Amino acid sequence: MGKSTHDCVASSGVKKGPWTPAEDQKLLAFVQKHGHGNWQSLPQKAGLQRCGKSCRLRWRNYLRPDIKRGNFSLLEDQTIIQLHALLGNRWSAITAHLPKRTDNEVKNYWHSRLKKRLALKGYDPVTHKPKTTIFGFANGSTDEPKTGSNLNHIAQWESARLQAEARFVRDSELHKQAYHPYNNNDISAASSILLGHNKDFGPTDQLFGQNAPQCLDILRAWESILMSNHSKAAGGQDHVNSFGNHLAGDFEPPIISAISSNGSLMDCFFHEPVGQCFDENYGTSITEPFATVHHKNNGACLEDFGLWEIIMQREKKIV
DNA sequence: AACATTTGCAACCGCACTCGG
DNA sequence: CCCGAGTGCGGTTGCAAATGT
Repeated sequence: MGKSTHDCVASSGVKKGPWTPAEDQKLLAFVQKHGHGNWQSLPQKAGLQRCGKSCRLRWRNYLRPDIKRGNFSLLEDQTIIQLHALLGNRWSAITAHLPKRTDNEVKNYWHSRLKKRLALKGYDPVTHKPKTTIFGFANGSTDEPKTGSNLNHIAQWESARLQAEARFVRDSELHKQAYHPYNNNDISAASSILLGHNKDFGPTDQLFGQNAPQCLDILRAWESILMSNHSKAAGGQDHVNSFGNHLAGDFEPPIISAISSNGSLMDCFFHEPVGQCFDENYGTSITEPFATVHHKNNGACLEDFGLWEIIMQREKKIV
């Protein structure tokens, strides 16, 4: 398939390869003045010897004013690893959680750095699980092979994850149809707003009024839980890098429940074992499960984690 | 210093999807 | 329902810079 008639290869006289500063300036000036509108017709209007697709890509990945460039922070590293474990190579979805980063940049960063880092630590960058032999032993470790109950447990996790993801997709679609305050071309921005990342748009309550979608930023939620748990265990210290050391030995995915102020219970979904985060100080790695918390009755995600009381349970015992 | 190899990243390619006529 | 235009997205490529021999 494909639309080869719209590809740069089919157009005669179009320039390819790296963009010059003069070309950048032309594109930037045109978009700032007129907006991009139709990318196909833009090059001619802007006086560029490029195809529309190339212009769009250049704008999207380089010239947009709201792009952050430079080194990735530790938190961004963790976010990418965790989301990659949950979402796979869905770079646009991952980038929606990384304000001002482009999917191309995140993708490149994964392939050039993070993937290798995971491999060095003995984790499969695809599955995010320790590399195992056909007998189920982790390479170079003394871990026991997976028992029947372990496999069953993993199957339950995976089932719950798939349910949660399906619901998340469904809810996203419903919300998009119901509110559609954004251009369809800017799903990233929409996601950022829903997740409260984009300060430029103000609180979601202001944006949506009474109809605000309930959506939980799973990363923030999980960090909150880890913070809370770790603070109790480590005398209130909450340095992010110390999580790994604390949790590496005996960490088990907690069961999370969320209850509202009026006492209604949320359904809870988990994904285990997903993100591997590296403790730069101690060279250890930890496994962090994801929790996607949905309203028991309407399936909506929690929007503001701070509004809800989170109960941590481990082995069915509230801590 | 010269050459080979590796790395990082911008840009390209082509498939899939949405939407309007 | 079909088709074509336009766009989104993920995989891949190509090249300059960095590093190794």
